[in-house]
Amino acid sequence: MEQMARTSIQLGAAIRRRRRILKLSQQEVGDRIRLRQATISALENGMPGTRMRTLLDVMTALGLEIVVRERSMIGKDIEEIF
Amino acid sequence: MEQMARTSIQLGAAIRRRRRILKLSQQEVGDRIRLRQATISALENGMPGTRMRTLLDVMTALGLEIVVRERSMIGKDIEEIF
DNA sequence: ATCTACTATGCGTTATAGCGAATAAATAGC
DNA sequence: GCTATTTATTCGCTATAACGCATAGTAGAT
Repeated sequence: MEQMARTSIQLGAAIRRRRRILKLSQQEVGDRIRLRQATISALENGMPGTRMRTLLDVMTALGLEIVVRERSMIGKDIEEIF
Repeated sequence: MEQMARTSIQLGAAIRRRRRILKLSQQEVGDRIRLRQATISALENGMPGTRMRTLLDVMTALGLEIVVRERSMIGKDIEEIF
């Protein structure tokens, strides 16, 4: 499943969804990469000041990666327009 | 063109490529979003402490967006393995 | 070689993420 | 309901991004 994200809120939501799919707690994710549960919480809630390192470390822990693409796409689905 | 990025270095490189395509200077990008040229420089050079807000603001200024996806893919090209 | 434009780096300051530790609040199971 | 787990939030502290400002490279063009 691919998740578009233009804001830190959307980014956090995508991460939370993935974590839930993997049935991990914020604490468990944090333990793996030496970040506090509170830090994972902040990231998932879209704190925009979160550092890139934190974002990328969590994504790695969750088996996620980023794709950078141009914004032009109108999505595969007509739904996305509305 | 889609650019996979798992590290801040790759993220910075993708941004720099895009900026060059648009023929903008770091200064011009910075002016649009009230960030210093030095800050754009740091981002493009992959400073991992760069804040998410900075990353996303620059991406917006460059007409880019992020897609979050699972890491499983073995790429469309056999090349990517090596 | 010089001029121009751009990018990288330095310094002192300010703002804030992440820290440990704890606790409060919310959610899930029974 | 109650209990256990999970998540959100607070405090004081430390580390560091981003700031303004400046300057030192670096690359290109003539």
